[in-house]
Amino acid sequence: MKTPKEPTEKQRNFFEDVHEVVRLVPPGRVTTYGAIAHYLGARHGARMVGWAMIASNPALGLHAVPAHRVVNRNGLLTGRHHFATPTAMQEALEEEGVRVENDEVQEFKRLFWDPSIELM
DNA sequence: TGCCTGACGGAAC
DNA sequence: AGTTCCGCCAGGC
Repeated sequence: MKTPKEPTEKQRNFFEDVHEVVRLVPPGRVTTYGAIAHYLGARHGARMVGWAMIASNPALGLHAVPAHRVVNRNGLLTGRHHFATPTAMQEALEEEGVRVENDEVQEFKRLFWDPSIELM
């Protein structure tokens, strides 16, 4: 039995850390996978942050995680296909006043919320 | 068992 | 300044 379907404790902690940070992102603001990774110590790639996000999605009980506020470093909605509908992410953002055009957050630089700065 | 891919990012060219 | 390559680590086939 070496195939743990359940995440290891270490991974679970990682998930929770990521989710916790995402929950702290204020409405109308956005952050990035890399920023979160950096805030948590950058020990793992930003890719792992995205991976952690997937782990939050399905549970759905965890909907408290505003995943739509996390985009990639270019302000692109790279994770939109993981939402219920391809447009759900953009709609959620626009509902908070974030303008999105062509899958790209407008004024991304101004709306960017960096946990390692805001949360210190 | 091994190769490819991926909610990424930064360095190299 | 735009494009390509490589590293990160886990999962799928």
